[in-house]
Amino acid sequence: MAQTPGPGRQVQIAHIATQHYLQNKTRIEIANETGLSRFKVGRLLDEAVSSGIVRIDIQSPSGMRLDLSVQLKDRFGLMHAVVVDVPSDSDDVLQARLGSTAGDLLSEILTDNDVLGLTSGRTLSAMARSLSSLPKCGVVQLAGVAGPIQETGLEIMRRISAIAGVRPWTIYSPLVMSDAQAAVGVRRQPDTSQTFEQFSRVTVAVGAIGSWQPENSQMIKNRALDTSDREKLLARGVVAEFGATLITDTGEVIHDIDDRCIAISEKQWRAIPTVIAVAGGPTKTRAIRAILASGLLHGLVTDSATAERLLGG
Amino acid sequence: MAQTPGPGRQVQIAHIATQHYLQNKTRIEIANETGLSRFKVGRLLDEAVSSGIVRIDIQSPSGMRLDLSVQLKDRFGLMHAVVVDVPSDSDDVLQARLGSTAGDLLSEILTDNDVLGLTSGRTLSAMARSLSSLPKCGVVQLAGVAGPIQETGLEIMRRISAIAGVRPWTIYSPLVMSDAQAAVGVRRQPDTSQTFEQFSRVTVAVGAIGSWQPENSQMIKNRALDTSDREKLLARGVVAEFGATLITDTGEVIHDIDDRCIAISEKQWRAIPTVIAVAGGPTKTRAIRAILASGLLHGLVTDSATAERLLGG
DNA sequence: ATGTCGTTTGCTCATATGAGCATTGGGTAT
DNA sequence: ATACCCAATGCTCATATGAGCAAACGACAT
Repeated sequence: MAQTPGPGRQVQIAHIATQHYLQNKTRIEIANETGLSRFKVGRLLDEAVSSGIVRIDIQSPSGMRLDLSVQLKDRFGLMHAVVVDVPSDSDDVLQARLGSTAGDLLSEILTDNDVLGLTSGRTLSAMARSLSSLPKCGVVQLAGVAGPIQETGLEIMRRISAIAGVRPWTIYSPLVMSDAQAAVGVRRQPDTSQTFEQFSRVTVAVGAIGSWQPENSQMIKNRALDTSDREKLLARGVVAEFGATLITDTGEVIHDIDDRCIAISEKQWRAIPTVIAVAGGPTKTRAIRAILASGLLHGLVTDSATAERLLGG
Repeated sequence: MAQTPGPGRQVQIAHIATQHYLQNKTRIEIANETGLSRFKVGRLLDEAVSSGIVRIDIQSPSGMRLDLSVQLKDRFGLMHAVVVDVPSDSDDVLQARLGSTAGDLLSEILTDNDVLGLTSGRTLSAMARSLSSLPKCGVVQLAGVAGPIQETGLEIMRRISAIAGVRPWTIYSPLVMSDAQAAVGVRRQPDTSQTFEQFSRVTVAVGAIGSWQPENSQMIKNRALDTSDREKLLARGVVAEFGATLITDTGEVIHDIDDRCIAISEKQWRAIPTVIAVAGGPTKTRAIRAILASGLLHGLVTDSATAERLLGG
């Protein structure tokens, strides 16, 4: 960094910099007005930057960490990466911010011709609550219900389809069944099977991420999974779930209980052009990293602390 | 101001803006790297500014208020205007900051071929104390001594000439004599008269400003001015002194006691190519305004609160 | 479908700008 | 004085950029 120029020169630089940067005059105009040569004006403007008189700051007006977003995008080859700065430690605040940001992203990229796929999860509920308008696109539920009743995917589907003004394709069933037989039965239901047929039409999907290690997921707490199931899956290295797709630290997908799940399959996930995950917080970091490694995602909405952990490790 | 774009677009804009503003890539380079057209890149950069994602801040790294400096310069037709931001209310801090800034300005504009003229005053003492180097220019005292001994122009002259490495032209005499006769006598002294002969060679002068209303000046407190003198001059509208030049609100120069003063005359002041005043604080505002109105000054160093008062009224 | 409107995109061409070089000028050592 | 050096200045010419326009597109109503 160049050393500070004298005060008189600082004033001159400030004057020229104001004319140029704040009033969009060209160097040539400024040169004519001040009697300097355009070269001198150009050199003073260079000095304005190098001496720190002109500071150029790039940051979102709405609390986004654009620098981290860009890094995340580059590092993990994502199409969409959005990092929000959440000052509070409160989990509720985090969910709300992530949800509303994901909602903004969704309103931005969705068009009339898209078909939107959704899973359930607290963050997605927050997203549904914050959305206020959407194009008239199709809305498809991608997985059964895993959590307590008030946070079900059904509530999310209800709200989002209402906003879009269309009838949603829903799945009235739990995410995991206790045995494969029961799952087959559910999949045979007309409503469910019609929804399953929509999966291939989905163009944009938004999903929550569940963590298995530490356990922060509706799925792993589900009664249909007994202790032995859980232990076997954990032994296989499962650390994250996305819909009902189970993933290890290396990004490998574990298919052991696919036949008991009522949800979009890995293959179908991969056929969707734009898959976006929304998740944040310390307990989810490992799971997010795993799902990024799997290559399932094209987009991620997370918080700045988590983004830093993802980039740092 | 345009409304905030969606988060995905914000990230894209941030990326492009970073490349352009922080890494100095051309729009064309960015276009090639991102696959966008150069026009699109240009439009996104426009949006970066209009949406507030890129903020361009013009301010001095060293606590100067460049915006006010520029305004002052324009409003009063000055060549040099320097406004420092002084957070403290302490008069000592104010003097120190003004002095050191004036010193910086002086080091900046003085060359070997200049001849520097100085008056006395607290602020100029502070300037002398803060100066650390000067070119080998001539140094001339422009007025007799008005204040208490430790703040005399003599101390200032001693220090500044030592820094410049030259012999100064000094005036060992009070600023005001009690009668014209005495003044004639002083002016006849060889030392004094030699110094007076230098006045016409002075190219850069720095002077303090004294306020007569409210009374904040060494001159008005001088014992050589009795109550009746003071009252007469105040009745004539004197509000400020610069050296021994007395000035009214309208900028008119009052010559009533010129014959009793040992100092550079108005005419000689006006012959100096660069005359700079250093003064600040609420009590000096009116005086500064008066001297600006007189057209004696080419430069002013002051504090931000005073600058705002000067510009505001 | 068809036409219309408003928006987005890329084009042309005149203009602004940067890189690198030659010139100047002032200070310094011989 | 003379030669030398370094910094500051302004030049030429190739390149980057902006203004304004025209084509393409998409949403919507008819």
